[in-house]
Amino acid sequence: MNVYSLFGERLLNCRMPFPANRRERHRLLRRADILRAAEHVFALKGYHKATVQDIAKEAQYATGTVYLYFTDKDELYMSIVEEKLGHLLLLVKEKLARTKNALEKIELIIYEDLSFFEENQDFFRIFISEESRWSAKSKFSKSQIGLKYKEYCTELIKEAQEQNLIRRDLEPKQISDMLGSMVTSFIFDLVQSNSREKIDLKNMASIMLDMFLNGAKKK
Amino acid sequence: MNVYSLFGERLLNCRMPFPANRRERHRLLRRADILRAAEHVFALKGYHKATVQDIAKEAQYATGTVYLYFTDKDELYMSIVEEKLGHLLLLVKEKLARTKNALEKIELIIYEDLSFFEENQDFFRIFISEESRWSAKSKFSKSQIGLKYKEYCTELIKEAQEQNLIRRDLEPKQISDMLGSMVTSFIFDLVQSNSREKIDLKNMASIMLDMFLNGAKKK
DNA sequence: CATAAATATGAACGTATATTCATTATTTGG
DNA sequence: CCAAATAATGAATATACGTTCATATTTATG
Repeated sequence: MNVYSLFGERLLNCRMPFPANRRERHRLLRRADILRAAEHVFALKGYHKATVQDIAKEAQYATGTVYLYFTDKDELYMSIVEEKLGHLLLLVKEKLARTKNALEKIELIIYEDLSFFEENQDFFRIFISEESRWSAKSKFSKSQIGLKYKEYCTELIKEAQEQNLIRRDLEPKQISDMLGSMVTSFIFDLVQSNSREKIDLKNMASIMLDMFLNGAKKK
Repeated sequence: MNVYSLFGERLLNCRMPFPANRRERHRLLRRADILRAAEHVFALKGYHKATVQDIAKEAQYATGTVYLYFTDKDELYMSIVEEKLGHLLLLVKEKLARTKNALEKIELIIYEDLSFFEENQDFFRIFISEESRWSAKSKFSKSQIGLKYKEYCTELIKEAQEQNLIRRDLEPKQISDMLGSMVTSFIFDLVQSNSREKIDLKNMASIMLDMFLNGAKKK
């Protein structure tokens, strides 16, 4: 699965106004082409070592062409992050709509995160390093949608607290950050150890939920 | 507290062979001077936007002088990481020697991490962004001592598992990474929210231990 | 098919900055 | 106090890379 190739589908699903003329549709396809290439190169080399020429070559375009679709390298970079996270957020909201139970929602979100990142390992490499570029103040302080996603998770925890399911001696944001970082660290392991054996994500999600809810202590 | 200023003390405490001649001692002091300045500038601007000139100016040396003490910018950077983490590792080993109880050790390590990073916020900013430079393969793949520190923590978890105190359905490394990332995410919050109110770290450490051992579920 | 509009090209430009090195200053030891 | 050794200097160099733009190619139109 790849967000850029799904772009068309998303348009067809009317989550976004469908471009009226063919020209605009073609434009979007070529944009997606470059995004795909950029994702690959960024993941391979990291933001700074990836040159715009590398990306253009990977996408089989000339250097200058990239600048017909993106104003600069930064915007190209952020576009990847926004599109991917936007897609994840959509996915998650869809799935979570199916249940009212707060704890079940949390398990679902763990599972969705795990599978999304398993299917988007390249992107994950980018995301990790983006997450931590906060020390250098760039003009794009942080992914807008990334923030939205975090807020959404925090909201879930808050609900669970209100339903008296989750401890209340910590702020929702703190708990949600901890959960998020637990999941992230696990995915990090997944991505680093390039073991080819498929992992049972459903099972893993339930173990992580258990760890999150009941802790690491042996009972 | 600052590792570079403590450098002398460490030498006096005979944790390292003491340089015989004054020349070498002076050399180390000036090296420490540059490290201190570099830490400050890196934390302020991030690795890439910090220029060697910035660092030299901050340390009140000429640009070229930096290169008399470090072979290049990368080595300068890694030296900071290695010295700081080396110091943390020493500290932690010292403190943990005082108890045999595995769970108490874990609480201590959480507490030591929290206070170390509270006292080294500048460094923490660097460390966070360094942690994730793994996607770009640099000649220094990763901090040697950082790895050692992680191994040490993993060893603790393994012990606790063997003593039947910690669940055994996850690898020691996975659990230790999760704990590490929980602590990290909390410190991240601390550093980001520049609230000036001092936090009760002892209390925080015990809450986090509780969260780690017993989970987030309301009992 | 011809012309115009839209796209694509990639060499060239400008900038930023890591690194070097010839020169100057400081320290050392006799 | 004076060479000789050591350290510091910072302007100059080299390189890398993001971005531009004059030119070429492709596509659309009538």
